[in-house]
Amino acid sequence: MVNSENAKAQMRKGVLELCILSILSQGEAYPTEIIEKLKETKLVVVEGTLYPLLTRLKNTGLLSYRWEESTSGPPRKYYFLTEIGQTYLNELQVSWLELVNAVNTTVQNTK
Amino acid sequence: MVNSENAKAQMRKGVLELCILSILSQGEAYPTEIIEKLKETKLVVVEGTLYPLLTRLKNTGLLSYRWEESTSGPPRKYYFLTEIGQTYLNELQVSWLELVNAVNTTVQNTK
DNA sequence: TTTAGTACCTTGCACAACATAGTACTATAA
DNA sequence: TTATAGTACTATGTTGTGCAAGGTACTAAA
Repeated sequence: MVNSENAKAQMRKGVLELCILSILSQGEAYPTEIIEKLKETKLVVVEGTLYPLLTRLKNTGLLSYRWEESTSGPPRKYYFLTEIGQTYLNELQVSWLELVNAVNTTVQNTK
Repeated sequence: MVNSENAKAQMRKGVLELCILSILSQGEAYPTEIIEKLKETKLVVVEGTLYPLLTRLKNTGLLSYRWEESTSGPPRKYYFLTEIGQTYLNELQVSWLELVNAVNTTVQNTK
């Protein structure tokens, strides 16, 4: 059986970083909030993916976070973009547009 | 040092399958030819990536190939889309457009 | 004090891309 | 005829990412 689900998952990979940085450039957010925002645009991500990714982005200096108490559960980690993160995001956005152009050129020749 | 090269490479992953199937839907081609065509649109792929991918696509029934003698070296494997491959390509193209929309929505809210 | 809800974290696996090295065929030059 | 260069296909081991699954810890309500 040929199923494109796996290929779709593959395509999602690699743009997650871009999307998460984009979301955080609108203002700080904690992981559960980020997952919700991604869902709105049909990009489904699970915790097991997001937490390690956020840690990675923090360790490379693109993100930082602060703790904030919550009245409805454990404290939350609010992540936000660093200055380096903002610069990096701009680069990624350019790369994304270039990729879209490259792929669209290839695909459109098809028709 | 923060470098977006790795992230760019990650974004390329996942769209390769789409691009290769798209190229082959224009007519059969052998691996070296495919690499050339991808280079034209700035999607650089190396042999170590392409050959296993073509084998995978062949094994799942999306591609087929025929041997053809060459006057300038060893025989070439000319790959072409099967009927299943054509159907699958159509699905992938839809998925690609959906992904582009999702990411663009997220990115554009940034500005 | 038990249960439900929220939030964060860790481990192990699967898969794709890539670097690297190797085999094999042809044509040309020594 | 042998050696060399060019072309083409193949195999192996590593790495990075996403994800499934399971776990810890805090709060509030029953």
